[in-house]
Order: sequence, then C-alpha cells, then structure tokens
Amino acid sequence: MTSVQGARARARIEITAAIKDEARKQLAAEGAAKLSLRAVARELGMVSSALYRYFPSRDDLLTALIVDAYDSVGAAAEQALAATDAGRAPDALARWTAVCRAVRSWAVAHPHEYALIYGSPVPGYSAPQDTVGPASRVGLVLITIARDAFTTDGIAPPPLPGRLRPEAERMAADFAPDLPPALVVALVAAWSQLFGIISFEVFGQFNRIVEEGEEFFAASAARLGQDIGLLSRA
Amino acid sequence: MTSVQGARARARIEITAAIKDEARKQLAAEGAAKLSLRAVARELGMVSSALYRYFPSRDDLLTALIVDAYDSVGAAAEQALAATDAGRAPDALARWTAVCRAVRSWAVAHPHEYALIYGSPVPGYSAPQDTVGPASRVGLVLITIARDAFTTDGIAPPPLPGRLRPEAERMAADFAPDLPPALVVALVAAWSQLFGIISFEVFGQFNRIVEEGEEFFAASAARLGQDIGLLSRA
DNA sequence: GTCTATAACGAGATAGAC
DNA sequence: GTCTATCTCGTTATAGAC
Repeated sequence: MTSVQGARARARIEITAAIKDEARKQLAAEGAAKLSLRAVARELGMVSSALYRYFPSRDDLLTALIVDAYDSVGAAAEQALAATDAGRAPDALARWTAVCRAVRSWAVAHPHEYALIYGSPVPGYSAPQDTVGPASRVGLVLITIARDAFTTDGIAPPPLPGRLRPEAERMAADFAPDLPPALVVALVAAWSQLFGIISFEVFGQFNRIVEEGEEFFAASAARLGQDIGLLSRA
Repeated sequence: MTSVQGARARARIEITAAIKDEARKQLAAEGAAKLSLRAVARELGMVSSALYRYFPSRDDLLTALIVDAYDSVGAAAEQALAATDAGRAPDALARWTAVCRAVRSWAVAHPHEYALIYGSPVPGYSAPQDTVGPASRVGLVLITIARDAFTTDGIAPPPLPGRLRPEAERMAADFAPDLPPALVVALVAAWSQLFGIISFEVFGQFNRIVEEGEEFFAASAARLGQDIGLLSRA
C-alpha cells in the first residue's frame, strides 16, 4: 500500500518535472507570453487535458516556473554566501561580492528564466502570493550581509536625504527594524542597481559597449557594496 | 500635382501614425510578443494586406515602435537638460538628477513602451541597425553632463580596479576618448544602475517595498551622480 | 481515488482560392 | 480586398483504465 502510494507519488513528481522542463524549453523558444499548454502536452506525447491533473491552468504552470526560478537564483545566492563563509570568516565586502557574482552567473546561465522573473511582466498574468516568499530570498541574503556588517563592524550607512526619512522609517519597520533606516534605503537601492547591471548584460543593452561582462560586473558590485558602507579586511 | 502628392503624403503619414497608435494599444494589452498585424488591421477597419504598404513585416512595425520609444525617452532626457540649463548655469549634479528624473517620469508614464526597449527581448526579434542611434540618445546626454563636469570642474572619477583597465581603455577609445577611462566605466555602470531602479519600479519589483517611488528614485539618482564624481554648487 | 483519452466549446490565427 | 476552410489555443465535460 505504501509502495503503491510511493510509486504514484514518484510518478507524479517525475511527470510534473517533465512538464516544467518542457515548459522551460518553450519559454526559451517562444517567450512566456506564448507558453502553451497544448504545445507542452504535444511535445510530451500527452493530451492537453491530462496536464490539468498537474496544473489547474496555464497561469498555474507559469507560477510554478516563476517560483522555481526565484528559488533557483535564491539558492545560488545562499550557497554562495555559505561557501564564502566556509573558509575563515571573510570580510563583509567579500561576502557581498560573492553573492552578487553568484546571482549574475545564474542570470547569464539562465537568461530566459531570468527574463521571466526580472524582465517585463507577462501581459494578463498577475503573480499570486505564492511567489512572494521565493522572490525575496536574494534580498534576504543581502540584508543578512548588511546586518552582520552592522552588528559586528558597526558600519556607517550613507547619509539619508531628509525628504526620504518617513519612507525610510516605514521600510525599516517593515522588514529590518534592527537596522538604521538609512542603511535599509541604501540596501534597497543597491539591490535594484545590482539587477540593473545584470539586466543590461542579459538583455543585450551592453552589446558593443561592455565586452568583459564578468570583470565589469565584479567591479561594479564591489563599488555598490562599498557605497552602502561594507568594509573589506580592515 | 504637388497638392495631390502633398495630400497623398499627408494621408500616408496619418495612416502610419494611426497604425502605430493602434499597435501601441496592443502592446499594452497583449505584449510585444503577441503583436499581430492582423489584429491591428482589424481594429482600424483595414485588411491585413493593406498594412504591408506601410510596414513590410511585423518586425518592421515592431522596429518602428522601438525607434519611437527610444526617441521619445531620448527627447525627454534632452529637453530636461535644456530646461535645466535654461535658468542660470546649474551645477553638474543638478543637471544629472534632472535628466534622471525625466527618464523615470517618462518610464512611469509609458510603462509598455519602456518594457519594449528596456525589458526582456522579444523572442525571435533581433533589432536592426536603425535602432542603435535612437537607443543611445539617453546615454549621450549622460556622457555630455559628465564631460562638461570634467572639462570645467575637473571632477575626479572613482578609482578603477586594475583588472578592468584594458576594458576601460577600450570603452573610452570607443565612445569618449576625451574622458578618463575610469570615468567612462563609472558612467556606464551608473547608467545601467539608473535603469535598474526604474525597471524595478515599473516592473513591480518594488511592490510592497518602495512606496514613494519618486522620492526614492530622486535620492538614489543623486547618489549615483555623486558616485561618479559630480559636484553640487561648490 | 488517480489518471488518461475523447470530444467538444468559443475564440482567435492562418492560408489560399476567388 | 473578401471568404472560407483549416489550424491553434485554454478549458471543460465525460467516460473508462488502473
């Protein structure tokens, strides 16, 4: 009985994975807007209605791909931090740049999944609540690095313009009450700027402009880290 | 005869504009990937084959929309600079932030056209050479501001990592031989980071995180300007 | 209960004959 | 330019295999 259930569950997991793999192929070929359940089913030798046992609608399949992508890049960021920490206690700037480079490497290696989560929104699709957790994993890693640097080194955040103080205090209260509002604002800005560099590279805006993408990115990411106050070995 | 030709030419211009307007509506509703000549024709009460007199292919229509979008945001940037200079000679940082804010305002007001040029690439479409000129207008405005600040104030660019020197010299030689390579690299980085903040706002990544988008952006853009060495009134 | 297959719907795209 | 026949799509209802 358990073995039957186990076999069924295994089959279900395998088929679910096969559907997502095929959907990812189509993502690369046609884009998220044209992702088609029927085409996925056809390619898998199934009939379209059978897919509804696994994904109740096309949008749910899209959501699964989005969650997978966020989890994939989030795991890459978390692993990069863990790997950096695995040696001896590295300085804050080294942790920051290691994570940034891991995110860029993931993006370059998975451009279509990157476009799915950090590119133009898919018309007619609105992300459900399920995506919020996975979507915040990279940001949480960056917050962790800043928090550690603040509590151990007492890093000084950049100055905060007066007009932005209410917004800064709200942001800090919302998701990092233990950090100075100025640091939270700087962190959010650095976070978005980081993905600006990555998007320009992945989406081709750097064509004929930046050729050594990895070197250029590493230097820019290090500057971003310094700008929020992260220190290298004193 | 000239009047007939004039009328014909006028009609052609009007119809071309109507086609592009309708195509922009579809861009908003369905996204660039699903832009369809037939749907545009139907909405205009024309037959699809008639559209080919104005745009030889779907990709050519797409190219026209892309060129228009680049020209639109480029003109916004240029006008913002001219308007800032129209008063008394403003400082470099004021010129920079004025242009940045104009670009953001344009993006927020035209999210779908913004997505067309700065979002995920359209699958199967590759931009022809015609887009290169319009695409560089915003960048040229930023270069102008940096050049003026360098020649009049002699601003000091941020340090350049040694590994990046060959790339920096190539970049400077390519499109700003009169500027220090370190400044060119910093400028390109700031340029991409600028659009990182804008993309996060326009594409919804700031949902539930940044609420005062304009204030947040203005402060971040000012910091970007300072980071490349721009000075406010001494 | 879990799954797949058949058939159908309404909407839209596409190709070609005229 | 028009019309028509034939595709695709997402989705549902239904029936039967395991």
